[in-house]
Amino acid sequence: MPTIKDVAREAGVSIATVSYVLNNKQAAVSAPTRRHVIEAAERIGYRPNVTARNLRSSQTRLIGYAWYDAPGNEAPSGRLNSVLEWFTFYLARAAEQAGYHLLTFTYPIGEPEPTYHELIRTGRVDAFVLAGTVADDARVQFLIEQGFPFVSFGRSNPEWQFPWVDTDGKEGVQQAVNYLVGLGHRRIAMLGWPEHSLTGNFRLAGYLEALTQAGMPVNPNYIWRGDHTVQAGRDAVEWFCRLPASEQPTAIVAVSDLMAIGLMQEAARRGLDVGRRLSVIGFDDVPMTEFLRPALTTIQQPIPEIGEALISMLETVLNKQEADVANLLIPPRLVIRDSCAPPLD
Amino acid sequence: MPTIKDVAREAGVSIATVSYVLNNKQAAVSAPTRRHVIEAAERIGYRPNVTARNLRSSQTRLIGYAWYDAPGNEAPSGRLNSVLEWFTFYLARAAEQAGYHLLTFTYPIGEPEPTYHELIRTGRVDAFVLAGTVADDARVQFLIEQGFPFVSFGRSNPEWQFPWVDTDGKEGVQQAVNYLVGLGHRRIAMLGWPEHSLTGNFRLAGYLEALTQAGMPVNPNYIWRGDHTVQAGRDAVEWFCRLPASEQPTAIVAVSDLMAIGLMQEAARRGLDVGRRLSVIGFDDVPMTEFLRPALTTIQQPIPEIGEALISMLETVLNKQEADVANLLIPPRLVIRDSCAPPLD
DNA sequence: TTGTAAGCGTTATCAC
DNA sequence: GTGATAACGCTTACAA
Repeated sequence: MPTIKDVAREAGVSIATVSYVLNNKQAAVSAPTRRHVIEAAERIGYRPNVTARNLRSSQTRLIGYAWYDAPGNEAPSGRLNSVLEWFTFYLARAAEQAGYHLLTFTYPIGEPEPTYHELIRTGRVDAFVLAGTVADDARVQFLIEQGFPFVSFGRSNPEWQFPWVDTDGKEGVQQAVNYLVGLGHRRIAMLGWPEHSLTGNFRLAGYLEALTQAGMPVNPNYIWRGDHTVQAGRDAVEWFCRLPASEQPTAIVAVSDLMAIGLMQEAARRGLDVGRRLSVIGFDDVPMTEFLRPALTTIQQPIPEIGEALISMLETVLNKQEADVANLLIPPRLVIRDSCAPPLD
Repeated sequence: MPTIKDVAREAGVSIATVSYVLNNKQAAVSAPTRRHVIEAAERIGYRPNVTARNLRSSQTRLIGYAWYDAPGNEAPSGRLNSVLEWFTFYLARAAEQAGYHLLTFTYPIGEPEPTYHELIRTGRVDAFVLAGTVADDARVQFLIEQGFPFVSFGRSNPEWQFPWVDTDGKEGVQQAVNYLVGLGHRRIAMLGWPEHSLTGNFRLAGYLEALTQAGMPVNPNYIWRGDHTVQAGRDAVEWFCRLPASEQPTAIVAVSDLMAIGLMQEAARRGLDVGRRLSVIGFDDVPMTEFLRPALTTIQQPIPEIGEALISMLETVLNKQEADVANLLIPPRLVIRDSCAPPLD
C-alpha cells in the first residue's frame, strides 16, 4: 500500500504538505502544489492508513454495537426481534455516512460490563450504541459511571440522564386505540408485557390514555400480560374467551407483532374470524406481518429515522465537551392492513 | 488511560521489559521482574492500546462483514432471511474467540467493489467474510483479483478457487425426500428457486438424486420455481392444484421456509389440511417455523458450526503465506415437526 | 507557502 | 536479563 511518503516523493513535496492538501486543513497551499499533490495521490492510488491516522488523533472512528441483548436470543426460537435486526442496517449506514463504522460484538448474557469495559480500556471504540435497553439497564449504568460516550435506542430509568432516542410507544398505541374507537369498537383489550417492562408500560399507558380520552372505562379484564412470545398471544385469546360472551373484547392491541401472531393463530383455531369477528393490531411491523392472513394492521417503528437520529446525536456527544443530554421521542405510524373491521354487534 | 510507560514507571523497569512480559514473547525475563510488571499493570488497570498495537504490527484484528447483500433487502418486506441474521451472532462470537472483531458495513446494491476496495486501501480490515454469495459474485471475483484474504459462507462459480464453507443443500434435500419416501409418498414435488440460483440448484440436485435413488421417475410438473417470497409459495400451490387430481403431489419440499409458509397458507386457504392431506418441508429453520400451525418440518442449517468453521478457516488463510484453498460442506439436519404425514391414498 | 520534526503507544532489534 | 531506541504512518506545531 502506498503511504504518504510515496505521495510526497511523487509530488516532489514534503509529507506535511500532502497532509495539508488531503485534509483540506491549512488553506495556505498554493493552487499548483495542491494540484500536484492531488494528482500524485490519484496516480499512485493513495488512501490514508486509518490505523495511523487513528493513533495520531487518538480515536478509532468505530462505534461499538452489541447485537444480542435480551436473554434467550441465541436459539432460533428466541431470535424473533427482527426490528433490531432491521435497525442495524440503518444504524450502520448512518454511521458510515458520518465517517464511522460499526464494530459489532457479543457478550455473555447478564454480564455486559466486562466486555464493554475491555472495549473501552483497549481503546477499541469511540462510543457505543445501545439497543434494547431495559429498566435498571446495567450497560447504561456502567457507561454513565465510566463517562464513556454512548447513545441508546430505548429508554431506561427516568432518573438517569443519558442521550437516547426511542419510539413513542404511548403515542403509537393511542393511534391504534383511536383507530379502533373510530371503527366503533367499545370492548378493546390490550396484550401487554410484564410489569417490569419499561417499553411495555409506555405502550400500555397509550392504551389507558386513549380510552380515557374517548371517555371509555378501563376494564381490568381487558389487560393481559405475557412474554414476547407467540405462545403468550395464544394464551391471551384463551383468557379473553373465558370472559362472558357479552364482555369478550371485539378488538385487541398487542404490544408486539409476535404476540399478535399468536393471537391470530389461536383466534383462527377457535373459528374467530380475525379481520371480521375480531380485530387485531400489532406493534413493530416485523417482516412477516404483511404476509399473514389477514395482513396485520400494525404500528410501524420509524427505524430508519431512529438510526439516523442516534448517529447524529452521537456526533453531538462526541464533538461537544459539554454533553447536554438530548432525548428524542419519535412517533410511530399506524399501518392499516386487513386485520381490523368494525365490530359485528 | 494508562499506557505502557505508566506500567514501566510503576514497575521500575523499561517499556521494553513490560512489553516482553505482557506479550510472553521473550522468555528471558526473571521471575521477580515478571511478577512486578504484572502486578503493576494490574494495579493501574493497564490494557494495551489496540490502535498503537495495530499500527506497529500492521494489522487491525478487524474482519469486514457486509450484512446486507441481496437486492431488496432494505425494506421490511425484503428483510426475511433471518438465517443470515442469526448467523452473524455466531460469526461475531467465533471472531471474538479468535481475537478479532466484526466490522459490519453496508454497500450500495449491485456495486460492492468500491466499498470493499476502500476498506482494503485504508487498511481498515484484515479480511472479509462474505455471505449470500451468488453465481458470478462480484465480491468474490474482486477479492480474488486483489489477493485480499477472505472466506465465504456460500459457494460461487466452481472454477474460482477460494475458501468457502457451505451448507450441503443437496444432502439436506435428499434427507427430506428420503423421509417423505419412507413415509410412503410417491408424488413428491419441489419448490425451487430460479435457474440462475446456485444454492437453489444444489438443493434441486438433492431432490433429483433422492428420487433417482428411490427408483422414482422425475415428473417435470413437480418442479416449480419461484422467488424467495411467501407469494411464490402460494403460486406454487395454485400450480400444483391445477394438475389432474390423481397427479397432484402429496408432499412438497420447499427450498426455503419462507416459501414453505406461502405453501402452507395457500393450502390452508384451499382446505388442504397440511400435515395430513399435504406434507410440507421447508429449508432453513427460520425462527417462525416452530410456531406455525402445523409446526413446520424443515432442514436446519448448521449455523453455529458454519460461523466457527469460517473463522477457523480465516485464521488459516491469515496465518499461512501459502493459502491452499480449503472448502467445507456441512450437512444440515432434518428437524421433524408436524407438517408431514403418510399420504392418505 | 512549505518543510522539519515531535509524538501518538506499541513492538522488536540491538546493545549492554 | 534488561534498557535504549527505531519504526509503524500519520497530523500538526513551529520554523524557515
